[in-house]
Amino acid sequence: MDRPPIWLRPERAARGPRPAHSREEIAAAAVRVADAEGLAAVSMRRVATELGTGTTSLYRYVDGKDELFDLMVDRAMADGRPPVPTGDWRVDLAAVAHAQRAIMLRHPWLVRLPATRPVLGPNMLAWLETTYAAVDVPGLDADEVLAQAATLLTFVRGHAMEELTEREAGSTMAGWLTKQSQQYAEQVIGSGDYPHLSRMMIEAETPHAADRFDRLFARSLEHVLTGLAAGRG
Amino acid sequence: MDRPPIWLRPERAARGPRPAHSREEIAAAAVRVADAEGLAAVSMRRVATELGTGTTSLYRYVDGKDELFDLMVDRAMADGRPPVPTGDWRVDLAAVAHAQRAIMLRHPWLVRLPATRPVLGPNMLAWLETTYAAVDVPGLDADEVLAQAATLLTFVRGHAMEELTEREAGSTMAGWLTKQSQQYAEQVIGSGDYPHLSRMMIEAETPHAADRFDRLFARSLEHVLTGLAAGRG
DNA sequence: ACCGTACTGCGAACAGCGTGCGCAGTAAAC
DNA sequence: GTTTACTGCGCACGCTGTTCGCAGTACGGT
Repeated sequence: MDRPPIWLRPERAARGPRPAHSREEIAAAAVRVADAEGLAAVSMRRVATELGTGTTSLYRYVDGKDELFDLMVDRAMADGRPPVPTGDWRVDLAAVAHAQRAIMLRHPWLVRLPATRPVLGPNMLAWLETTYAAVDVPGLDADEVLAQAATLLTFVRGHAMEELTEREAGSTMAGWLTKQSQQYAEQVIGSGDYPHLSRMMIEAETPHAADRFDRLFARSLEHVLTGLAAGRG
Repeated sequence: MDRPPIWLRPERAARGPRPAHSREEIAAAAVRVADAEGLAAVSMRRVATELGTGTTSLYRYVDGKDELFDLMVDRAMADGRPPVPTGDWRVDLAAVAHAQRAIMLRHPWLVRLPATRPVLGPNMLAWLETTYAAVDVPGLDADEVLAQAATLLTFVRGHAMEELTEREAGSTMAGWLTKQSQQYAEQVIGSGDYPHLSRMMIEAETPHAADRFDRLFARSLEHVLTGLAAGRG
């Protein structure tokens, strides 16, 4: 029957009894489960139980599990507020990047979500607006603005993804290899086919500071911002 | 019982009957299904059926579905060969980026995979080696090499992700909003709270060339590479 | 040549999943 | 007060990943 997106449907219908729960409440419950037990623990049954309601009652609020995910994403985006603009695009974009990263680190499931479609809830819109505002200057065509914003947000998301993967695996991409199996690592190094990879693996065994990811992110972010600067007037 | 990673386990055991299938065969079957019908269609039963074998026989080859995914990823990475180095890091990195993007566009499910852990099959290793080789120069410390390689690969993956999302949704992130519901778009624009977003939405309605994504990627990639150049000697 | 052993293939079964359907109850509109 | 459009939700269906145990098979050691 092709319902309109959830952001357009009124929360309370014109007729009938008042719904027992709000979207806020539902999103909060789902986020709580995901934060505590991971994305896999977020099932319709589980969220319904969390709300003290019947399983299929959830479908009165949400068109399916995908829409539940939409609610979760938008809810998570309200976890930090977009930074207030300073007028310096570089400072503003860096602030957006750091704030976005913080949100994703606080909600690791965010970055694992299928993301088969854009989520356009009010909180997400606020982030987009702030990002576009930081990038946008007179004389820059819309395509370039979209490209620059996408480059930044895409980088943040990708970096958070890799960071979380490494955190959960307990080591660097290369270090993981070593840890996973000394034998495999030796085989890779010993084969002589991967000289540069071998160098990374060996140096990755060195213990790293606790703030390693923070510094790595800051450094890479500078690279990206420098790159974006080249595309501006 | 904590088995070693699949890349270390011999394909053929020392004792017992010869396995009826190879990993290649299994990976190929799974990839075929994913390419044709999407990631959701890839179930243990489906892949087993595709191979003409019993469902649970698959577990003789693979520790669980995650490992099946690992096989799929590594198999997809063999779909294009890493470019041969020219000695010019910028050219080489651009080649890696374009080749990786091509692979991801050919196998859209790649970028939707959970990616809860690094995949370190032989083909993936070859890509990593090539990427590190392009970035690596004497005098650059390993952390910087890892950072630059991660920045590039992360960007490519993120861009492909967004591109695929937009392709499937049939429009730009902003355009999607408009298409999804004229009413919502008008509400957003009319609210006056999102001036820059509104500008993007309006200009996104303009029809774009078929190669829009290609040009967008090329442009953004230049930005990133320029940024990386700043971190080198 | 033969036995023990370690494997392979796989049917049955289980718990859990997303979700469509239909019915009883309720609040607002007329 | 009647009609109407909603809400809550138990039931049921088909599907999922995965465990278990059993029959059959090929190799290693003797």
